[in-house]
Amino acid sequence: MFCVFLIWVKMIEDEESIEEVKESEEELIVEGKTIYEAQQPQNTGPCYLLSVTYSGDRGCALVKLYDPEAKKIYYWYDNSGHKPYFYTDIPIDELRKDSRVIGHKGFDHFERIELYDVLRDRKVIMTKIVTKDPLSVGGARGALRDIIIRNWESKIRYHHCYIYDRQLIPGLAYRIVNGNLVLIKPVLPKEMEDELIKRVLSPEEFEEEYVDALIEWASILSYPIVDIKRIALDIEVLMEIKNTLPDPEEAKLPVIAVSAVGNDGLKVVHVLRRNNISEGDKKDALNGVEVKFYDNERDLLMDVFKIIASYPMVLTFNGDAFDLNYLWHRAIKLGIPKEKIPIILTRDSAMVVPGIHIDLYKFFANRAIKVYAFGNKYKDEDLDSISNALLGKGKVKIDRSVNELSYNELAAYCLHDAELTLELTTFNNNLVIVLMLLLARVSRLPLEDVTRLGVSKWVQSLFYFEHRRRGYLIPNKEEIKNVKGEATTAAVIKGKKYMGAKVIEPIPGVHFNVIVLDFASLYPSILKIWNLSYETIRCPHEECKVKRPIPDTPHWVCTKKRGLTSIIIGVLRDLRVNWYKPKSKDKNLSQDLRFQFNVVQSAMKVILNASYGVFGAEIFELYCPPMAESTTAIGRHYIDNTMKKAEILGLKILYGDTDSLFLYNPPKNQLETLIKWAEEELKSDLDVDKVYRYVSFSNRKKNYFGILEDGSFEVKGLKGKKRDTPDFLKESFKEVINILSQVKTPDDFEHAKQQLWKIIDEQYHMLKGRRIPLDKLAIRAQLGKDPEHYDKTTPQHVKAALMLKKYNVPVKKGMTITFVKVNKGDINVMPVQLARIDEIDIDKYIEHMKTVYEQLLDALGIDFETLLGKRSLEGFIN
DNA sequence: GCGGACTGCTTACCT
DNA sequence: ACAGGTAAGCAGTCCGCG
Repeated sequence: MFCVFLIWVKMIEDEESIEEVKESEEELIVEGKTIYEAQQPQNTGPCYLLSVTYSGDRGCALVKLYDPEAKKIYYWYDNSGHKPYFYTDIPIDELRKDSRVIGHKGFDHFERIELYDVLRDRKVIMTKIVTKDPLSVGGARGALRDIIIRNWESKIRYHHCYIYDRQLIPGLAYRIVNGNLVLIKPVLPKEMEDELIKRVLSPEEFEEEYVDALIEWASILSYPIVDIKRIALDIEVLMEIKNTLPDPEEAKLPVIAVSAVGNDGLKVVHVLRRNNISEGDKKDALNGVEVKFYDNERDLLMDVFKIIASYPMVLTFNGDAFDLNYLWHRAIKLGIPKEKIPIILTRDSAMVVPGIHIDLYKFFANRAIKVYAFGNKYKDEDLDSISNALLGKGKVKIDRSVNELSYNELAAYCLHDAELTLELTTFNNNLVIVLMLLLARVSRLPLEDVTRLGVSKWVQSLFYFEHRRRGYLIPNKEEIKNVKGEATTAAVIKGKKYMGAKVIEPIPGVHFNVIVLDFASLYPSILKIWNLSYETIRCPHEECKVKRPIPDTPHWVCTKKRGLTSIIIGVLRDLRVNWYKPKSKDKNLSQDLRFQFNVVQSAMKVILNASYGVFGAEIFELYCPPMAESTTAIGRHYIDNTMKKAEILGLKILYGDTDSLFLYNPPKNQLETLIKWAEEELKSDLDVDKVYRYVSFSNRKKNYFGILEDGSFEVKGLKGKKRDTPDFLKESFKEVINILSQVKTPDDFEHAKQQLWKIIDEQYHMLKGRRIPLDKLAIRAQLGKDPEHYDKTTPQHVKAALMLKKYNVPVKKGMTITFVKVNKGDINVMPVQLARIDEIDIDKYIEHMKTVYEQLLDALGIDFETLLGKRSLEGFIN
């Protein structure tokens, strides 16, 4: 049974009768693969749309549906004759004379289509060039879009095109009724609709279009969510060279173990028998686990393939680049026929048949997911770091290569990785799966795509969907640039395209009773209130130039038509701020329900936070610098005016960054007046975000710490918590913060200062006496590129990486290098593995200490040197 | 030829 | 392959020093 998500959405079903789905036992070849499970029934109950792909076999779209009753994947093929196409503005008559078009083997026919040109606010007649297959539009040599240069919408992948034209929403439930795909419509009960409108909208927003969009989005986001039967896989391969990941394309050496762990309880490890490998001690981890031994690798792989083919969802960690890739090439090498391998490799991913494959590495490495959904809890993107941060447990540590492990050790090791992989999707009530499904709904992308693509593609997909729904022609990137032009403001940072947010100079010192005000979702609010969108900024109407100029820019915005971005992002923002977020904290609701509201609001957060940025990103198809710079210009305008108003009210501003103001002990009245003013004048929600017992600023921006009312503390931007600070400093820094968090009144500070001094002094002497172990002195820094590609300078971590390379340790982009600073002739840096304690450059570490503590001490009015000077005798002796 | 002032590159953070 | 703004450390360069 599917789990009912938010109970108030009803699923309205059609009345038609449902025939029993016939089970088929025989093996079928579908899409060039032997399949055991997938069926193409004429009628089904509610099934969730997970994916759409292109069927090469039948030359049409193929929809993959998940039946939560049978826990199976069904295939549904397009039955409407939908075909690939693109547009040109060349009239049909003219095209008919072009033999390269008419004579093209993939050409099907022309259609004359009227569309709406959003950039020029007028109708436009286009020619639709319909082809027999997607490659004839683009991709193959001599494709039609390369012949007809003046083209539109030719770069949209066909399976996405199908979703947009049919207005399909991945993640919602459909039924197959007499061979047709029918949406089970989400419908809000009337009383819910009323509450929603009352709580989310202010009266002047009651324009029909906005209300409709609000209701529609609420129905989609609160639609029931399904739990999906799934299996996590992990493989171990015999290693040729120590520390080197075997090349999957070569697949030289055998697969020695494959584990599979399902959320249906299946736990199995397939192990290949080899010479001279001992059984090993029995492992507790293997209790209740089936360990199957094989003498023949081919048999092992065939059994693994049967498992892959029998699950609707397959999970891996880095399976696109490694596990599934290796399995495929290895199987081919062993002479297994292609149709028996339920894996399809594409340029940079691996798909499975008949289900879908999710590579968790790609999902968790997505910056937006990492930062906004998981609050930067994991720093590195490997299975060990992610599971440590999210599950509280890491990988099994092994001290030898997998080649040398006993069978029991190997099986336990391999099993554990698959268990972690599965658990990353099951922890917290299937949080991750729910998140993925919600993101698929919002972006309108197949689950396989939404988990592999970045935010710019999510937003692009959602916008394309909305263009198609409204009959808008999707403009080309060049065209937007020609009509709207470039940015006009000068960035503060060299090399950036336009001016961004404003940061207010902090007032150094310790401040008690501080209140932080911030604008709720500032940029999305601005997009909504100011009607910003790529098509409405610098619109073609003369009167708008005068009527609605954008402050501090030469731009203006349309007063005649609602912008797409304004409406979509506006509705999502309003729903998050006024509905999902408050509901997620509503103590009257059950914990379960609150949790579900919370997942929705965090999925929306991911999208909303990116919604402004993509318009300033060149890679985004609707790239529009004037729109992006208008957003930040209005943001600065808001902060400036709010500061002015606050000063008039006599409030003392201590600091502010982008959308926030830190106020010193503001009287309630004035605070309320300010909030009310923002609501009336700026049409924006200014909220009390935090109340600090005290905040401590140095003279540095983006750099402070504060103790909240409940005694918990927040540390922002301080060197002491950054990744490139050595552990010995991170640890003592934490101690110091802990001491400071005990401070309740200004008088408590004297005592705290004493303790603080003791810690710093002790550490100083430990350092001078070389009594701090090497690994605590190690500095970690990530390689932004492969070490050979640093041509401008050679930073220290790169020097260390190059030294490691000489010892045949593989170093490449993305890896974290651990090194220490030494004083050894010309050499001033070494990988921690190669250094000795007596080679350490103590003075450099004293400098580190100084920066870490100065950021704190500046605020307390203490000088680091003076602090150490109290024990200056020691200093002279050393 | 050397050291200080400067710029630029790089990483990690904040909003 | 979402944005810009800030801090810090080091590499490399320029310039003045009779």
